[in-house]
Amino acid sequence: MARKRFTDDEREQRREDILDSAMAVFEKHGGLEALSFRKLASEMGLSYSAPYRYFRDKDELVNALRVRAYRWIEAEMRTAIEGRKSPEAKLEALASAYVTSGLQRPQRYALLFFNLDDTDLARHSLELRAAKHDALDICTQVIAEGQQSGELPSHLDPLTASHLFWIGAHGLVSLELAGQFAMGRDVDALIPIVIHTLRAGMYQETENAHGQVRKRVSL
Amino acid sequence: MARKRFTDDEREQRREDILDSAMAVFEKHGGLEALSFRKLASEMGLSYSAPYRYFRDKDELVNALRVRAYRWIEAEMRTAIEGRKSPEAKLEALASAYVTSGLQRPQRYALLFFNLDDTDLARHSLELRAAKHDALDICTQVIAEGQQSGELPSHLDPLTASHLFWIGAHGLVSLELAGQFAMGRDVDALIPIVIHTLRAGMYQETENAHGQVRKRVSL
DNA sequence: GTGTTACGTTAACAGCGTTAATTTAAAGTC
DNA sequence: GACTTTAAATTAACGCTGTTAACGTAACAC
Repeated sequence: MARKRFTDDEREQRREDILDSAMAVFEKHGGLEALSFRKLASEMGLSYSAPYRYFRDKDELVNALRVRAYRWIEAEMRTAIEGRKSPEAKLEALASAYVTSGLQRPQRYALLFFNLDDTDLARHSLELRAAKHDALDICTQVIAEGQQSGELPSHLDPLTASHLFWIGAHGLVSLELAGQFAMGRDVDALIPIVIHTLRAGMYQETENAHGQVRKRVSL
Repeated sequence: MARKRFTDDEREQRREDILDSAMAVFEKHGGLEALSFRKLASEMGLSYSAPYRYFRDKDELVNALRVRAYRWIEAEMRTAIEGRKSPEAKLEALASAYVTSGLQRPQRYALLFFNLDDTDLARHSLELRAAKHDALDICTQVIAEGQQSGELPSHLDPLTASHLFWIGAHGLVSLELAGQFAMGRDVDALIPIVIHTLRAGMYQETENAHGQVRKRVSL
């Protein structure tokens, strides 16, 4: 059949449907290899090359899934800080939300950092970069506001500090998901330790560490 | 042809040759998908199914590659602490060696944490577990010795402390390799900050962080 | 010599991503 | 209404992959 002439909304809806289905398949059977255009199409009652009308190739579809995953984690973090007052409470809520989100949705989280077969970051689309930035920017903003109000120390610029937070949170989630703590380690017990370590890092002079530390403010 | 009856050493050597070739191919063109049995075999002048006489399937070969990668990073860390006296100097050398190793050999490092398509950790062979443990154990040992001599604080058990170090080091390498800092961030500047943050975490009481912290000593 | 064993090859199957050619039904134009 | 245009969807086909089964063949054990 050939239904022809979708309205723009309908076409967008089809695209979303494909993405929904793709995310479901991907999260059910982990791994990008299990996510095939052919299986996807047949699951939606379409022919095996139908998705190519909506995504140039598999990379583009995966890229769109990554954008979704970032938007999801961004949303999780935003709701986590709702109602919190102090910057410290917000940061703790952010870290906790990030970690628990990642642990509860392993496949979706892994999508963001694992399976990065593309050696070329060129295809990291602008959309993906924006989504990534928006998620991290929540943390950067909280730190910047905390520093301006004097509630947080400011010997690290906000971007560096948020990177530090990200390193800790992602390191914890990533190692757990990779099965590195599988041998009896209680991951929940590590969360407060990491959070506290990060806080300790923010509250100490960094020049003691390695002589001198260059700072950057750019994004 | 059929040369038959390799000695055990010869057979082992063939296996090693295949692994050498596989690692070379993998590190040249990144990604596990680029590493195919067929291409591998033809590169070695063998027929396309010859590798199956030495590896049950692709997963087993990749697993062997992972073991190699762990042994490599373990060796890098061991040479890094040679000659260092104080536990602090050793820890700093360990963290630095881990990070720079990962950054200099992205594919090999990614092999350990990315591309983990196996949802089942069951196939994480005992050999892989052992290799992983041996690498991390360097750090655990250094911390344990430092605590026994009183040169390092001991409010965290050695395993937890080494996990903390690993989280920081891996978080940094992992995010950089995933291209998260690509937009102008100077990663080298982050290394001492992370190291210092980790040290700060070790030197502070953890009960302030989240009420109470459970500790574990198991491996 | 005979039989067994292990190395290696070829044939074959199913699945994949991808492209090109083709159908088919709706919309636009006169 | 008749005609062309356009886009959704399908089918055929190519080359690649992992994997298994059947087969050949040389070296060893007896």
